[in-house]
Amino acid sequence: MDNQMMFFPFSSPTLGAFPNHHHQQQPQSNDMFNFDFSSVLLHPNNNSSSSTSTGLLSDLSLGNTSSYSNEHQIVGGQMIDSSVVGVPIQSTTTTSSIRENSQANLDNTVSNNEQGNDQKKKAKKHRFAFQTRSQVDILDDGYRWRKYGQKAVKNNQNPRSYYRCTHQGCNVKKQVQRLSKDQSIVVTTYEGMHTHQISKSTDNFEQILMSQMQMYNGFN
DNA sequence: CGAGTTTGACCGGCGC
DNA sequence: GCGCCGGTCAAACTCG
Repeated sequence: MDNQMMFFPFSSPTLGAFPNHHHQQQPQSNDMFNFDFSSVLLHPNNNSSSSTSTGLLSDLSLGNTSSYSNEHQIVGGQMIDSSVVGVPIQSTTTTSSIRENSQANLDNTVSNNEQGNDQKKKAKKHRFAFQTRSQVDILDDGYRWRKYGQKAVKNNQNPRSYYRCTHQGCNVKKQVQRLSKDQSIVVTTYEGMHTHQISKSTDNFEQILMSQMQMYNGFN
C-alpha cells in the first residue's frame, strides 16, 4: 500500500479549514508537537510595521479565512517520508492533492526492501510539505534560493517551480505550486535539511516550520 | 560582471 | 518498446 505518506503530527490538522478559536491558547513551548500551526498567521516580509511576526503565534485576526489580503496563513503541513512517524491527517481535498503529487514523484524509492543496494541509491530524504494562503508564491524564510526549473504538471494549470538552496554544500530543495482548486493556496515542499544557518534574519514563519521539522528529526 | 531567472532539452521511472 | 510525466540541466537571458 502507500507506505510513503506520513504526516507531520500537527495537533490540529485543519487543512483547508480554519478553526474558530476565540481563545488563542499559547502552546507549551516544551511540547513542540502540540504547536498549532493552523493558528499561525504572519506577515510577509514587507510588513515591517511591527516586529510582531517574529513570534510564533502572534495573535492576529484568526479564523477569518476570507481576509488574507496580504498575509500568509499556514493551512496544513505534512511530513512526507516513510522514515518519520506521524499521525495521518484526516484527508481533505487539499490534503489529497498533496498526496497525489507526492505519490507521483516522491516515492520512487524502493518499495519494501531496505535500500541495501547501492545501484539505485536514491537516498531517502526528509520531505515536508505545507500549505499557506498567500498571494505571493515565494515566502521569505531567511534562506537564499535559486530557481532551477519550472514545469507544468498534470491536472494543474499552475506551474510548479523548483528551487535549490544557494548555500555551498547545502542541497536542500523546495517546490512551490499553487493548488488548482484553490488558487489562493500555495503548497511548499521542502526536501532535505539545511546544513547551515539562515542567510539573513527574517520574521517569516517558514523558518519556524523548518526549525520545527529539524527538531522533529533530531537535527540541530 | 556576477548572481539569479527563464525555458527548452534531456533523463529516468513508470504504466501500458 | 513507447509515450507520458516529473525532475533536472544548462545555455541564454535579465537584473542590479
